[in-house]
Amino acid sequence: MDKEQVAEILVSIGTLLELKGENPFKTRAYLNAARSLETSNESLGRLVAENRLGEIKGIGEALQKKITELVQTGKLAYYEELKASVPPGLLEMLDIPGLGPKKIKALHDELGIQSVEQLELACKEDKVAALRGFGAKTQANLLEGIQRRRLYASKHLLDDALRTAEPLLDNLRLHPDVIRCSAAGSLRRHREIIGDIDLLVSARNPAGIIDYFTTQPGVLNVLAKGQTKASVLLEGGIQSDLRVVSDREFPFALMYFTGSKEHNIVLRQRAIDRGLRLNEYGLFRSKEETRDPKLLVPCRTEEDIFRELGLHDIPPEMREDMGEIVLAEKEPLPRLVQWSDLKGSLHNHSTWSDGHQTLEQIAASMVELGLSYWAITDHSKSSFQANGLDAARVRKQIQEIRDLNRRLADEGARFRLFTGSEVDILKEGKLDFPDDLLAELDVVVASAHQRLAESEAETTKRLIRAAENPWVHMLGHLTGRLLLEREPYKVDQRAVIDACAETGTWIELNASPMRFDMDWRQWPYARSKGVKCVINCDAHRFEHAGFLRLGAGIARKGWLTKEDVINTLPLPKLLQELKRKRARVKS
DNA sequence: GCCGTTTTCGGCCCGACTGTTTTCAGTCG
Repeated sequence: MDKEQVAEILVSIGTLLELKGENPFKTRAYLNAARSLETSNESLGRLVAENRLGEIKGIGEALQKKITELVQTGKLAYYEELKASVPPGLLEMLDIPGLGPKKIKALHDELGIQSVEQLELACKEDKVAALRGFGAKTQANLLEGIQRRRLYASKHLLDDALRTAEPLLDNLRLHPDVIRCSAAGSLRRHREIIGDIDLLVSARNPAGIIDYFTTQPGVLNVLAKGQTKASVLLEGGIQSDLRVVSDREFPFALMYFTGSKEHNIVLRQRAIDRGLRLNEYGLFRSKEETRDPKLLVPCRTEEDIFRELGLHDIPPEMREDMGEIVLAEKEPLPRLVQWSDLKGSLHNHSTWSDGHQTLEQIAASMVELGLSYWAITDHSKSSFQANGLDAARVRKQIQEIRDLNRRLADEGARFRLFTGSEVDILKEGKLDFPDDLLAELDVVVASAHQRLAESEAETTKRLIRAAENPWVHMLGHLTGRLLLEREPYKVDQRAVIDACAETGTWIELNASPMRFDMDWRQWPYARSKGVKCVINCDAHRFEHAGFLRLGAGIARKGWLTKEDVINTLPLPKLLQELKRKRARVKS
């Protein structure tokens, strides 16, 4: 059992203890131990073998024993007993906003509630409102939370859908009868939220492919199975639909099933205007709906179809009927940013606040990934929950990063770790650090984490004031949304974009798959105002560097080119850009 | 459950907000 797995079990013990109403400090001790274990540089196997676990801060006698048992036997009796003593439905209830361990315990103790379903029923029967510490409002909020959860249940984050789809696609490609193969639908368009995974294949023997698909690993349930299409339910609750067509039909079907529906409607109308007929089977020289191959306009690729309709090629990410068709009439569309254009991320965390890796570990992995730079922008002091840094710790971190950069340079690495801060935007737009401290940092991201329920006018004013600060390079996650979890806070995004244009402030495209914030729909406007985008990982673990790829996909939906994205710049150019706003205000 | 020139008990991360209360508990970031 490796460090990550052990840490995961410690965290889950912490959660279970919370639900049992244990001493909160004991609970926290488990979470602390999980964190410090993850961040230690030493191999877990060796620490156990040499009986040195206790040297890690946060691991005492009791935890040393438990971790040793886990590593040596792969199991922990204490954990198994604990799990058995807590109904699994209680853990699920933690997902409902407004419900924490105390309230869940009260519901369980007073009303015998053990699951979300039982809670919903109790709310409807008006039993919850009568409980001490609860009330009508709480009951209504819980009910709403449960219903929203259900609404979201059939929706999935892009990241989850991609990770589920990729092995399926790989396996389909390996099948000898498969000629061409692609994801379609919202997944291919790189939408932030995915309903189901649409796959398209052209093949010689459709029936064989359908059988092969419905017996793939990860298929829980076959929902439908016919000659040319099948639907399955996959592990993780995502549904996937496969369509099998002939290779001649492939580009037409790919275009049709990629959508969006609105985009397709405009294309079909365009075909009709030209005396043609477009559907999932082909583009036909006909005024009526037909599938007659004699009338087919031969097209080998989607690009061919676009050309027949008098259009330049439109990348899937742009097919949202947001004006892309008008644009593609005149000239080739701009070359959109690609994830391989990105040279680093300017908003990330380390163990100094709530990240999971040390500065050394982060630098080493980013060098290995071949990135040119990486900013450490840990939280500022008001983000207590995230172990935010005060001024003294910031200055200490600056020193440490400078030393680390010197060592890296000595080793010949062409890489730079930037100093920085994700500084909290406080009441009325005041920042959590004074200007003189911000001025010492390479990179300053200003983000709102508090007072998120303020009025639209208040929040807008706050963000604008933050943008006006000469030392702030960019605004982080503009609306604070958590996809499928939390609505964005109310803010006039256009007004904030205007202020950023005015002050030369960049706006982040937070590439965390839970955020993708600022929303891609706003980027064409920002771009028209000359506001630059920064695609940031907001990494809390080094594997989050992979978010760059997702972020680039979302940026493409916002029509952004390489030139619009600051972190496509090589290091020397980026250094110049980091000085630009500051110089402008000083002069 | 951890930690300690406050060494074997008594602390341990703060503050805003919400909805419940009638002075505060629970949740969240």
